[in-house]
Amino acid sequence: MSSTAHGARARARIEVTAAIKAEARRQLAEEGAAKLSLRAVARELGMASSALYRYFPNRDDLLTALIIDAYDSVGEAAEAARDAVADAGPAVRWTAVCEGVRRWALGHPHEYALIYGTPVPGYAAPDTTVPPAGRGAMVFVGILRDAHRGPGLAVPALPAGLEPEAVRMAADIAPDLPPEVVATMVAVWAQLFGLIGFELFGQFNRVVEDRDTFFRHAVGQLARTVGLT
Amino acid sequence: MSSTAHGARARARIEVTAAIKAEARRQLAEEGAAKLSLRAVARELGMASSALYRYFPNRDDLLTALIIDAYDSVGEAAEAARDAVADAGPAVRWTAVCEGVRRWALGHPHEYALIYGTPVPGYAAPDTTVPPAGRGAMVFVGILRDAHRGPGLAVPALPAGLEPEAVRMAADIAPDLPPEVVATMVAVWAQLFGLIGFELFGQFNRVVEDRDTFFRHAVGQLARTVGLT
DNA sequence: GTCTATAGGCGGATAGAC
DNA sequence: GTCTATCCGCCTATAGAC
Repeated sequence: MSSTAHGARARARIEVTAAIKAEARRQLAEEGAAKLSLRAVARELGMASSALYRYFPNRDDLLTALIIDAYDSVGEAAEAARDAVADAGPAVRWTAVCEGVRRWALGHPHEYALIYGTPVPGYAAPDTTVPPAGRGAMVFVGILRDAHRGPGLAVPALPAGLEPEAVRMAADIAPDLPPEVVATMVAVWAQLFGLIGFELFGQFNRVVEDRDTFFRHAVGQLARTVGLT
Repeated sequence: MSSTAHGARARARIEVTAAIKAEARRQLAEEGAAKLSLRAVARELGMASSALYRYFPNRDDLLTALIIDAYDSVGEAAEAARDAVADAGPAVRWTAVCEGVRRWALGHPHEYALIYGTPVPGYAAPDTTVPPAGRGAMVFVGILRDAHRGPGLAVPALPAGLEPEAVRMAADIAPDLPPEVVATMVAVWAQLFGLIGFELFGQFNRVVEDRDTFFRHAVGQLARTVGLT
């Protein structure tokens, strides 16, 4: 008898939680993560601020939920971009993923800022954010793995001093890939977000006009750096 | 008679202005730019909040002053890094500038965030910030110019579609350099801040350990991309 | 230029009724 | 789970005295 009641209650809880997150995301755009306010969310949702504490004990927990969602969202975008050209070679899949991440960022600028922008002062991300944070980069790993199995990957040279660090990184991230490839991939992954961040945060204003074309060029360079042709 | 009085008054004004900016910078570190508060600055300085309005009419003007200072600061760091190896070849000078920018960022994380991180919601940077913003990149331009005069620069290939945009960018930034070089330099400049931002904003936590070495490797790749050897 | 005082508004968080 | 009421702190910005 109470099982359906519990089911309904659980469903309602999920829906309200989703509504809170959606409104909070809307407010990210207007005021930024630093000023995310439970009270303002509650006001906009027509509920008492105290009621919100039943769903998120405090502001940081709400922030954590938004961060995890954002990482999952960009990870899904990367996976979808890869799958849309699943039959193509590694280089094509790789550039498609870069374009997909950029498209996601342009479409979700405030969620991008939440995860790749300035950290929120006073907020420390808990460990639960770590796995979703790696999801996007794992798409890169998969493509490089394919390329390495085939003939499509030129293993880049590595300065001698980086060898131990590269070995350590490879052991953590992709033990089946050459350390040189893993280390270079991590650097290129970071550089990709340099390009995206500059575009999104206004550094390209009055500098780069045709950004689609410019980005395609830059991504081609990154592909060559990582050993894909 | 009033000239010395005016001089003293002007000096005092400069000193108080500097104290306000210094305290505001300190608060950037604690609360972030979005929450920068004239009132808190005044409180910490032991003056009435209303007195502060004589120096900065509102929060945005204070923010603008801090932004311009930060751009000048990183620009000076880039110039100093270049001058410290003034007798070396372009490739060495170039990597020195990259290291110098990174060192500046690690030493001034909150000023870095102010100019290269998430834009402050509700704040629109006035045109007066544009010239200082370009100062750092101009150091790159100078080095590439030297390299191009000598034999030290391999002009990178450019996809046909980027040609018009590259020509436009070169006309704005460095008309005496090949458009291919200018377009690639802008991309590499952005990528440099991808590396620095990832390190500073925590994306390398649990991923990259020996960051000095890793950065040196990545910068070497960037040098090759831009055509320096 | 600096002060006090004030207007009008925001926020996080909790207690206790229903 | 939701509400009202409340505590206590924060903010921008201005008026008017000195």
